Amino acid sequence: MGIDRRKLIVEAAEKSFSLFGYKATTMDQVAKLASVGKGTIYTFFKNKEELFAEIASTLVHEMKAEAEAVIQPGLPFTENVHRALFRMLEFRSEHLLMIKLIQEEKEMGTLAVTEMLQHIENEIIAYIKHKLEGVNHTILQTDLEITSFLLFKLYIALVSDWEKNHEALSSEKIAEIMKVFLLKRLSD
Amino acid sequence: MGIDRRKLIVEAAEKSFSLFGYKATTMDQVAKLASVGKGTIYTFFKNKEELFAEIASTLVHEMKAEAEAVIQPGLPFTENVHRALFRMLEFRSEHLLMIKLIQEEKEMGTLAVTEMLQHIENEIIAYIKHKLEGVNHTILQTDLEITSFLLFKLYIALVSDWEKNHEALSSEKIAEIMKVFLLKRLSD
DNA sequence: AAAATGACTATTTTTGTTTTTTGGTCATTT
DNA sequence: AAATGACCAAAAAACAAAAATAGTCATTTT
Repeated sequence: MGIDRRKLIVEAAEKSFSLFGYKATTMDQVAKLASVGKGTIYTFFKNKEELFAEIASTLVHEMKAEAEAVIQPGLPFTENVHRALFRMLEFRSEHLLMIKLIQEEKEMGTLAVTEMLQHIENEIIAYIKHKLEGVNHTILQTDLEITSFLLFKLYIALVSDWEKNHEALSSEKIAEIMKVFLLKRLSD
Repeated sequence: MGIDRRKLIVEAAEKSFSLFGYKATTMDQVAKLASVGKGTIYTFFKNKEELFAEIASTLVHEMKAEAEAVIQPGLPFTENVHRALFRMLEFRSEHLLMIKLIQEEKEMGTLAVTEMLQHIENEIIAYIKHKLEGVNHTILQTDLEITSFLLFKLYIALVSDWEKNHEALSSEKIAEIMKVFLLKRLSD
């Protein structure tokens, strides 16, 4: 078999989105970077947005994998929840594409980017919910949804928002705060 | 004594900022609305931003007054914290000026508005902190800061953010969630 | 004399127009 | 059958001209 053009395209796009953002990435550029004719891109993806969707989907998978990798069966449940969440937010602030997208959303408000970030957020919350599901059967479905949502918001607040006006909190401190919150939420 | 021109100006500005936002309010317009020469405005306020600051300051005072008004000495502490916070966020979503500023910040990203909203947020957090201070002496200063900050973020998440994708939560539900959080934070 | 004013100005913002860029197509080539 | 890049309509950027605006200050009013 010849070269995997689809893969070349996805890799080129990932690189370009990470480096220049969504708006500033042109299809011509992706084609050139992938050493592929522009038309070829459209044999694999309906349009720019679908190409973007594919890459974001990979990103979410990676993020979940990172979270899973950090969970250790021996540790207490709340500790694992913290480790997974913290790892995901770490990932969020390390991953070049994530950084670029968050910046583009803030500075230019590109619609496709806003929607994508919202989608990623929903995916993360759904993942948290899924993880919590198996553990405590007495909790109501609504409460599970709220709890997942709040956990995420709590973490964003502690990891990202707090930094804007204060010195960053240590992972341990965050774990401590979150343990109190989570324990109480899941045990009544 | 003659007419209080300063008051006329402040009232006109408040009305115009509420109706059209910061950017779209012109000094000529404020002067006309206040039936005052434009130069007169500058005898009371250094520039447009200071006029804005005065009005925002009044807003914060009103907001605190609303919070105070809803606190009842007989009720349990956590109940009062909830009532005060909930009232402030209600105020936030009822008060015309607040609504307009939040909208302007989102849609146009006017710098002066962003800064002002940040300032208001800080004031609210400081107020919460002040209220918590008297109650529990064993709590650390840092934790007090974090707790106030989190309380605010928690409320914004429950009252504003949640609504974007779900049906709004009742005041009672929010009170319940928050009680768990607050009780635990303040009692160890 | 003190307070108030609005014509004036330098700067910013908006508007209208032209040029360039870009996403997507499709007839041709590999 | 798969890949391509010249091509096109539509969007965005660049530019210029016109309009609007924050702030000043010489003149007028009290």
